[in-house]
Amino acid sequence: MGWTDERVELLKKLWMEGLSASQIAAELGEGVTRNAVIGKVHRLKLSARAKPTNTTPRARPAPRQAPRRPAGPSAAPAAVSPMASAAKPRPAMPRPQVMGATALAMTPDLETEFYVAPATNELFIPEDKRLSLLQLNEHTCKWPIGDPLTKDFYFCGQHSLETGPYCDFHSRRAYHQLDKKKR
DNA sequence: CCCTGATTCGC
DNA sequence: GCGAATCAGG
Repeated sequence: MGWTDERVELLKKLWMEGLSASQIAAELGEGVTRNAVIGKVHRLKLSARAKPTNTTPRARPAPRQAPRRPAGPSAAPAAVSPMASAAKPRPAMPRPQVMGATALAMTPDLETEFYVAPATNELFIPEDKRLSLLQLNEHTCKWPIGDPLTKDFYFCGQHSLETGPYCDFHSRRAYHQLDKKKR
């Protein structure tokens, strides 16, 4: 579907409302990705959004080079999952900036639900599942637990992911810690 | 990992 | 003009 005047207007509106590109894309309907939205936004030259004190001198463009994209064989997506599991967690609403006296009561906010935290800070591994260093292999989670200097030291030992040395649980944890540090 | 916008470039 | 792929950052 192309960009009709209506769709463009809606895009502009939502963008200025402060909605994220992906949210706008979802709003516009199927066939519209967040990339499409962003691309259009740029073409319309409204990337500025609502910036009060613009102190962003456009960060370094960076010498982008040879992204190289394989000539698309035009693979048909076919399977479009509109809203498979309706459940679309949206922890933090972008908080539409209230400008002047534009729209007012247009925030349904029916998504006021409770978020049950995992509360599981650490996995409990049954003794018969615990592994010593020598028992590790390619498919065991190598997340260390306990004090290496003590007897109660062992490895998680859960089935590890193909993508890493840890199980699902510990893999996520490891990533979060490293990524945030930004090296 | 999730997510955000920014940019490039084949189409 | 379009938007997927990619980059850069949170």
